[in-house]
Amino acid sequence: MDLVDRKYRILQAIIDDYILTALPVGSRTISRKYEQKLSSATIRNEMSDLEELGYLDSPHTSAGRVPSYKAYRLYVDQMLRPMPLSVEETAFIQSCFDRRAHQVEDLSARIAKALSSMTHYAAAVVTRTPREEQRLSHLQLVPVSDRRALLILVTQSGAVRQHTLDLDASIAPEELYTVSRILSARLEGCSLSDLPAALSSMRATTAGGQSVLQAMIEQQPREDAEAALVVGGRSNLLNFPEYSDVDKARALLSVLETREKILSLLKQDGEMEFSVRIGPETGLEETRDCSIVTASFRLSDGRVNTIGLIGPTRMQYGRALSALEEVGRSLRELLDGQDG
Amino acid sequence: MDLVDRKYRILQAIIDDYILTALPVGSRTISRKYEQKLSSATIRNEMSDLEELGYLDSPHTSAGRVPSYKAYRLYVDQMLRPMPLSVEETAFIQSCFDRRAHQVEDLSARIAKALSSMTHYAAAVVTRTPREEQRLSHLQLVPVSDRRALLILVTQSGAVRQHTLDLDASIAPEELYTVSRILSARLEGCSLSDLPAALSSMRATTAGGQSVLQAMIEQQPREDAEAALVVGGRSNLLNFPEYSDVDKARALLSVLETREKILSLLKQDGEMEFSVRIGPETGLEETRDCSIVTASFRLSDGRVNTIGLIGPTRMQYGRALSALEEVGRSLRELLDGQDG
DNA sequence: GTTAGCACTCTAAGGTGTCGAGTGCTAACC
DNA sequence: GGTTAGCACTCGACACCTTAGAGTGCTAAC
Repeated sequence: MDLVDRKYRILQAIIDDYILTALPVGSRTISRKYEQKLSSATIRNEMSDLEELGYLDSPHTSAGRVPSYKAYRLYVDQMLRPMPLSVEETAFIQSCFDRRAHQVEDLSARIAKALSSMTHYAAAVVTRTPREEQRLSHLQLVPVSDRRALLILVTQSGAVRQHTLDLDASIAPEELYTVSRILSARLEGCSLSDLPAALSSMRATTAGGQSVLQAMIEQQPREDAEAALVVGGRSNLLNFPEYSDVDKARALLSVLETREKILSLLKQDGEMEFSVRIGPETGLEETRDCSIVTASFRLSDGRVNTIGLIGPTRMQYGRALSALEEVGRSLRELLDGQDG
Repeated sequence: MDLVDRKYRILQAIIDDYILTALPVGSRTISRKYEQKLSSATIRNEMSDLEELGYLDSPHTSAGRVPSYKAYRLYVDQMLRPMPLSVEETAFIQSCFDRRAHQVEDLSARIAKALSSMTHYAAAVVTRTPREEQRLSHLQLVPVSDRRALLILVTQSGAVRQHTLDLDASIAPEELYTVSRILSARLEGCSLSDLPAALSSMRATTAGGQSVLQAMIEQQPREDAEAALVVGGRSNLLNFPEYSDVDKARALLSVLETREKILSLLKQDGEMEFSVRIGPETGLEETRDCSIVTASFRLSDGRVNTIGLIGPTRMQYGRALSALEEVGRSLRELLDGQDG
């Protein structure tokens, strides 16, 4: 249908323009900039229809119109045109994977910084490794006090996890080392998710040893606590006119300072690599006028990197997705190339 | 001198009032609220003097007056009255040291959160352990690829450090384990600062072993990279009228997202436990209208915790210092009580 | 179906007037 | 001589009005 096609084009033009300017879009603007064959009056009729269909909102009588959440959804699902990065932008992203910078700063922090400074949104990087993907290479118990020990787990991919154990019985340092050695030898190659089961089937000969076993089974840290989180570019968000209202800005920034909230925002539902969540879809009241574009990359060492860009619903979705894609590409290159 | 004393009192009243209200203070306000025996005209004369002496600025002719940086300095050095916390506040701080919360979130993060939510300033916590304070308990090399290894250092106090080593020569996993065991036995009890010297005096029998020694000597991470940093309550700052200007807010928040800048802000000069830096004294252009109150606590395990509160120069210095003191007290209690 | 024209609405921006808070100065007071 | 009352003056905040501009919806003509 030709008419439907035209409505689409007009809606797309409105969204494009609004994303660019943040100003309500009027019929005249569309007629001049996007659909020169049609008069503003015609556009007005179409816009009126689109408003009735729920794609547009008007802030008040004589302002232009603003895309609704439903419009953004349609835009992302059907109207998104690929937005390849420029050569400079690609190079900029790749430069943060340069191995020479490796020592100074964490890779995740560099990714967050690069993405946020390129897109002007806030960027968050979460690194999780599912326990079943982590095989134990070595284990070590370090005495802290007579009823506390530090448990250090080193996985075969080189990740280190540590947490303290509170013990029921006291245990001498020498004995702790012995237990440590035995456990290390017996559990090598065991995945962290199988650890409790493996431990349950073991019996210790001393009270101290038994209390270590017990503590290791019972005192596992929460999975969430194991996720590494880095956020960058929060202050970028203050550039957007939607946050020139200090209260709104504070509400959003406060979310972006709360670890649990950020983790919940970046939670991926299915197995999708990319996801775009718009406004209410973000799941938090405070972010109902934000959008979040996330990408999850499963790396060869089992690690899952979830990278999110957070900005106003009026987001340059195409650019954001392209930037994430490029980061994913570089990430895989770096990590799959490194251990051959 | 009585006159001088009166000038002091008036200046103090002005600063107190300005800290409370953020509004330029007029002579009438002082006469009514603080010095009821004196008329506003007298106060005006004194204020005029104080302005000439550089303690006050007037934003424009008919506004009240505002304390200058010099005034705050005097205020902090000589006029500060102790500001004990309320029972609730003390309890609130202590509650974040509760061991039950221990697993969910890092202690530093909890301190930062508690301090910032109590004072409404931004709080930063830096944890450093001087290398000379850290004695090696155990060392482990984990193969990553044939020319890369992960070095894990566990200190006697239970801290874990890790970084990757790039090796000149390739080395087989079995050999790496052997080297690892030998080094671990030989270096036990050695302080991390003595490590390079100790390593230099050693000789390996294989090329692989030698390259490990070499890499361990040469590829030490920077001290700054070893500092743990947590920041909380950034969004609090948006509540202050001095940051209702979005540009100012952005500039400050951007500083508070840059690790190196925060570390430089919290750098303590001498051996002082507490320090107050006002405006230009903070050392950064971006924070010339901020103040930073820091406290450094040296814990029994050698760790140094530096805790900073960042807010407008119009800061409640007394309260900030009391809060830091209380945190220090709780901190020492927790850590010195824990390993007896 | 498309368009021109028109009346209407609403915001943003600029201008004006008033109020209140504050200052500096002077002259009088104790 | 320090203190105070009084007065003229300044400046920002606020309310109010006006105007210009952009946008809409409706109607009638093409």
